[in-house]
Amino acid sequence: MPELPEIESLRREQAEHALNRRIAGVDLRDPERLRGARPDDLTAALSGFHFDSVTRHGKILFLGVSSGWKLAIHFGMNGHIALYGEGGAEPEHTRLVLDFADGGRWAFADMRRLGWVELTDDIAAYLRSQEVGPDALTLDAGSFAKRVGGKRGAIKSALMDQATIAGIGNVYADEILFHAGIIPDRPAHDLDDPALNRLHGEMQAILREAADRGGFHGELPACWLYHRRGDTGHCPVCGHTLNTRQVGGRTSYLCPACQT
DNA sequence: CATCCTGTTGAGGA
DNA sequence: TTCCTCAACAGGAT
Repeated sequence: MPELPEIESLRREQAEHALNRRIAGVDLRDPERLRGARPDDLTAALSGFHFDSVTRHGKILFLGVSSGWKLAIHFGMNGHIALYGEGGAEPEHTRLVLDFADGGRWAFADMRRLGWVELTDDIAAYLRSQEVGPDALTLDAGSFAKRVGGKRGAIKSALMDQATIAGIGNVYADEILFHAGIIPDRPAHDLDDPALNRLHGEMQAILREAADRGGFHGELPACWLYHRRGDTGHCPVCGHTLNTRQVGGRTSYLCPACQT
């Protein structure tokens, strides 16, 4: 569940269903998923308290705890959170379980073990220390052009660099560039101001619409490139045969007719 | 059996 | 300083 829209959907779900429920038990099944703290520290920060806020920055979710700590969660490639009742089905590859006093359960599952949880008491300082850039959904057009437009490398690599802008991964980078009509391996500094402006507008429109539709697990618009990934299909807009190529080591899908 | 993959990190090099 | 590639991390799908 990895990119910004999926995490934003998760944030909304957690805001609705995970807040103000007393945490009675903490079961860290995989201690290696906890960074920068001991398992006992995690229990002390959570047990007997409740989540009182939930925010997101880029691909990181922050669950505010009534103890004052924030639980930062990164989902890696496949991580997700499940909420289920007592005796309900626990997801496969569960790495951390919280038992609520009301009998419900909260589980962080992460098949490939590329995600992690971490405690911080200052989100802004945490983001600085991790070198996470501004969130893609709230970054203004001028700052976007300044940060992205100066890069020498491929525009797709700049969009995916979390220190430059936070939240975009391989799939949405392709989607954004497709709708903006830009080839993914164009050098970022080749883009003029109108192109950067268009790219910024498409970036926010696509991320926002995807988040509103529930991300990968929802129903993304039929005209999106997303549905054509994984096969040698045709462009959903013009019908031209799609291309794939490696950009920054990642497989990229594009329409050679729509994107230049 | 081989290859691919929604992400990040560190090493090594241009 | 900046940016690139590669390998590694794990496990499941194709």
